[in-house]
Amino acid sequence: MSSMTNESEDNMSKGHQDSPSTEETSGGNMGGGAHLKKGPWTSAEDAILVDYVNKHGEGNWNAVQKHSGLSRCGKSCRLRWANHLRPDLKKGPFSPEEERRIIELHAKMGNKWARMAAELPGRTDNEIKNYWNTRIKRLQRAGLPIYPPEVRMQAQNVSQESQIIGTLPTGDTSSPDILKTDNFEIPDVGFKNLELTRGFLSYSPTLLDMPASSMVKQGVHSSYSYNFMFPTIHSPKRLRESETLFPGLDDSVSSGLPVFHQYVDYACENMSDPFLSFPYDSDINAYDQLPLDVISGSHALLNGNSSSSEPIAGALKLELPSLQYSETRQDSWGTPASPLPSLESVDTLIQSPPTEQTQSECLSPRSNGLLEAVLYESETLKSSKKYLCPKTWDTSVMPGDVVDSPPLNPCKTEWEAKGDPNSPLARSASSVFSERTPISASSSDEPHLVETMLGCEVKPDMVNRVSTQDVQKKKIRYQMEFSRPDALLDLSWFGHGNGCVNDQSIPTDAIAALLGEDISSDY
DNA sequence: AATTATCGCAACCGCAGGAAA
DNA sequence: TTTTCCTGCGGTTGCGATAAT
Repeated sequence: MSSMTNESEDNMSKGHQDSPSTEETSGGNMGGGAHLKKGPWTSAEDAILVDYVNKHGEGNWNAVQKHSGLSRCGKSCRLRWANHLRPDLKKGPFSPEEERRIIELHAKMGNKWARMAAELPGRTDNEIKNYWNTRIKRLQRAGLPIYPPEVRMQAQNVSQESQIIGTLPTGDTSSPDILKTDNFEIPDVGFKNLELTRGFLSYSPTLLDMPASSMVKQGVHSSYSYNFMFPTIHSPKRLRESETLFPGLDDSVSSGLPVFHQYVDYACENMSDPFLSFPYDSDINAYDQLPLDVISGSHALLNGNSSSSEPIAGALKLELPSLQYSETRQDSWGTPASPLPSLESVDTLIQSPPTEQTQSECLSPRSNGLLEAVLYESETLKSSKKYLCPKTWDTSVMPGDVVDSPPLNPCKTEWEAKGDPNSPLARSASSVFSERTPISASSSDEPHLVETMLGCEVKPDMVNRVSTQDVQKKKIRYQMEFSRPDALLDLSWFGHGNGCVNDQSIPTDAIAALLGEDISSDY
């Protein structure tokens, strides 16, 4: 929006601390103790800097202050020049092509803004970074995966292949990084995998494993595990919006994912099921389970903040940037433990919007192009300022309906629709941690849960608990998360067709009660 | 119309790597 | 070889603008 771009001219007066008096610079390398101005640049300062650069060329930024009289540190001068004054800068919003390129590059490089900028003439790393972070925020808020489902699917396929091949290395759960960090960084693996292929697949495993061991280990010690979870704080409003279940599922989608098959089918077949919403959430888990997801989603997210920087699988940093995404539930992915359909689900359902992943995945019908998908997404977001009502979809879109929308449409809608003010972002790791701490305590339940989940018996339990109080809900959620086995399990949980769900017979009412809302009404 | 929440951008901060002394 | 300085990078913060309530 508005920007301070030109602000330099007028904004001196604006807030920022532009008071010259302001301190000296930061720590940097500024050498002298002169008072260095901070805050927005004025047009006069810009002129001085431009003049200086024209005469002396770029570089030697610390000399600028000395020779030009500018009360700005070298760092600041360099930034100003690089981000705003360089003659070759391309101003204005990113074009669709640029956006596409950014997504593509991010998939390849992760948060390597400078490198990405090098690939985009006229664009700065800061611009790209801001663009990306903004995008991620939106998605996070919406509870959507950063990368479109399609993308994940593809990635999934790739990873699966690798698994089959036996290339998957064992994840190193105890990776130092992981363990030591509170933050969960989502690696950029997703795309990487896609492009890089198997070599990187290893990456997924790692992530997967994390949950199991890392989470548990860290459980009490750190908030790390929490990061995996979806933040899930969703306003009621969101809930509604998100209720969409599997709007336009398309079989094609499933084709890519063997693992998901059941799930997909289920979704398609049962869209009408009131209970869908529940499963829906669970998807998330399933979703998470996908390596890509983990990767992709995380990537972005974390990237978002997360910095995932290494394109390659190898680098899996787990940092939890401010943008922690729950998407990452990588744990689910490799972990044998978590079947949980959604544990979060419960909670999620209650508090949060439907899950992103699930939806998206399911939604993404025929998409095939990774980039296309991504792009699509980005565009969607753009246009989405007006959130569409998911409701539309929720109710109206049923498996059979799906339809004629462009491949990604469904996703798109959801994508946008899910904006949630209460998103994960808002949650701090610590808070989450505290919230979940109890889990560890209940860890004992994990085994049990896992089994149950698999056996489809979980549901009842869940239901009961759910119907109880929030505390219990949380508890369940925690348990579930920790216990969740893997995606497959989740799928099974849903059961094919009439599967477990029915068997479990989780009362729709109960769910509705849980959600406290519209589920029933929607259906 | 006023207030609050959210968005997007520019700038700052700290760290790391490389070069020079 | 070690120390210091400079540059660049990525993450974070702060602020104005805008949208929503």
